[in-house]
Amino acid sequence: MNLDDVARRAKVSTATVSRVLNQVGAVRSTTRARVMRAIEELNYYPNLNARTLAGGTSRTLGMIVSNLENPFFLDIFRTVEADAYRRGYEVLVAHTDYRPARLVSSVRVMLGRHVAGLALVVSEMEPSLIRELENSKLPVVFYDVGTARPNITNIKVHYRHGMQKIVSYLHGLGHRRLAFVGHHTALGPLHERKRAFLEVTAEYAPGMRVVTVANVDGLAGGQHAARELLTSGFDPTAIVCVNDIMAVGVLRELRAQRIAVPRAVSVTGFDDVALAEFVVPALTTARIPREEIGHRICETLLADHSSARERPAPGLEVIIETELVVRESTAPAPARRSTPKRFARRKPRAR
Amino acid sequence: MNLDDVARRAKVSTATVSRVLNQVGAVRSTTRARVMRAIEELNYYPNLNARTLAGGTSRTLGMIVSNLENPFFLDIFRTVEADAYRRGYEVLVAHTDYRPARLVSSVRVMLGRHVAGLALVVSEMEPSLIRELENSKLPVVFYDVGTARPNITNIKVHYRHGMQKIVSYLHGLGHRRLAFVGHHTALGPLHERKRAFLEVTAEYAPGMRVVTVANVDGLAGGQHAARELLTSGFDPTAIVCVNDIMAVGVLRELRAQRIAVPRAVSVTGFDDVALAEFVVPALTTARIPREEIGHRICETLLADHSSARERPAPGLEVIIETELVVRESTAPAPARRSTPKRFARRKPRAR
DNA sequence: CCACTCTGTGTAAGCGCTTGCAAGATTACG
DNA sequence: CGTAATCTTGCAAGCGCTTACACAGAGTGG
Repeated sequence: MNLDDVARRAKVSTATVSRVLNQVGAVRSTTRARVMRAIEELNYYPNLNARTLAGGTSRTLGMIVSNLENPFFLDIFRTVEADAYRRGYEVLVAHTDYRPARLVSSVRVMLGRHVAGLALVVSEMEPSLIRELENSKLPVVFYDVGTARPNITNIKVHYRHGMQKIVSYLHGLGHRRLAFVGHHTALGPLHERKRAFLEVTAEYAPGMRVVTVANVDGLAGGQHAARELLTSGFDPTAIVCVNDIMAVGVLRELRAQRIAVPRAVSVTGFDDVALAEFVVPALTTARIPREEIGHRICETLLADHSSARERPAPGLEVIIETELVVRESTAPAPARRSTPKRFARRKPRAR
Repeated sequence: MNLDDVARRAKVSTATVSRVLNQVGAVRSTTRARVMRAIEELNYYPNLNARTLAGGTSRTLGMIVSNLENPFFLDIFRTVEADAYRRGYEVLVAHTDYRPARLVSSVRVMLGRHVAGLALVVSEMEPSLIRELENSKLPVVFYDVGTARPNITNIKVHYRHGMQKIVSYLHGLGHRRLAFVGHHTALGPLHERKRAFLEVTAEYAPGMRVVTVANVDGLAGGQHAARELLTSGFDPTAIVCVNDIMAVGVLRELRAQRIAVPRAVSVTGFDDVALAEFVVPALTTARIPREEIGHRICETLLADHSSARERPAPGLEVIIETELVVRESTAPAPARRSTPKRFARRKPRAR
């Protein structure tokens, strides 16, 4: 079942059927009706591969994500998908599991499918890829990584401002001894957050004492970091975490050790994933507006597709601001205790 | 940049390049090496649309989901994606937002892209679609909806057993007054769960008193249902929820009203989404093994792709069993109180 | 040493669709 | 009513790839 069948049934040429399907060119209304009826009767739908091959473009956006498990990326994907759908586009996702090799092969697949635009929402990156994408002339959006280029737009979060919001909020609550729980990476957004934290505490809140714990990722990493902190003797009044997941891990360990949050120690996250709201105590965090990011991605990728041709699109850079969301995991710093070596502990309650 | 360019550079014909790329037919090893080098040097990658058009099949699986926001569906998708990737397939997702119209159009898109197999993990369904898919001869898997057909495999969860596990567990704890919080739908898996609950309580635990609250979906629905229960005068000792999300809503309302869970009332969910573990108190629930479902989907879709041709695959039906996961939201039923009209309340603690 | 079977490679016909070009049909206008 | 301008439609050439078929050269056995 193909265009030919439809054309034969409607007694026109395939060219005419194509024009009806794509609503281009001029077709007499009676002819159009005849064609539409034939399509209807035959229950015809077009072969999209053939269409893309012949036409050169597909109404498809590509999106590559490090990890769909991460609700953060998922939220972005959902927004992009919804926006794209509204404009008649579908979106092809691939996830890389943080492996550069998969990134490269995914990009190849996307290019091989001739997507109309490509969003890379990943934390790993290969420099050679950027060159390849630049040469492809395809509209590309990077989130949080890479550099702007003629056809590449860059979306960045203002981590500095975000950390500033968190730190100045904690400072206002009287906290003077902060711990930072982060990663070991010397690159990427996670490292940027750490640097932002250190800069902010140094410049805006010079009276603060600061310690950082570097760790593996995820919830377990947070737990581990908390344990490490508890035995370090630093005794912070607040623990600033590089993201929400780590913060939940910290919360968990603190709970296991019967250390009251936020009475004895405050905890903050970063991102504001859904979990942040449900965990107990609900997490104070800096919200990155995922929806806005998704909208911007779709907007950028689809922007010129109608009036195409000469948009030079000067290496655009989009800056996204975060929003401090105060919940239950933060409170005024406890008064200085006689034994600064120990966290205040709730008395172990019977179970 | 296409096959021709590679062929010219390697001084062979396009046919030979194609054979090297697809590892079919016989190619002399020296020729192969020359072709590979040309591919390398030109940084060539194939046009997948052309390949699919010419070859008839694509190494792509399609998956249509009602709502990727639902972590349950997402888990299935992730497993399918991972399995598919391991076998050299990519997967195209679409989500329908529970709208039948989007389902139909998504199926069209998948067929139009000539996917090698299609998984429908949706709760809405159009009877006409089943016929269409049946005619397409494409390997199809339905999850939790639809009927088995020659080319259509059906994966079903044994809700009856699941509910039986929950009810008999609660019965063993001494609970005799159960409330069920569910939906209004008269169809689909959610309705099946409700029916299973009613049948189980009637047959296996005849001494129980039962009330059902039908509601809208989601967390808010659960909260609303709990409020309704609190004013109904039924005073259950345990609340069985149709899924985890609703259960979390119930938990939330109970907490707001300072009703102790599980001391005064036990709560159970269904599904075991990630949230169930993090909520306080952690939710007792019947776990549907998402990974297993994902594996089965991939396995089914890719099964015959090598030895294809004559698999009649008699309308297969796959039954998945649930597993009771006991956490903190359930406990022995409280002793009968003098004023059965009221839930036991914790005394409001100071904040 | 010849008929025959493999093995390796090229030729060319599509796969289903879009689109530039040109011809035929229709309309406008003097 | 004739001619030019405009609207409709069809023809046919691809898009980049796969694959049946043909065929040349290399083994093989008798």
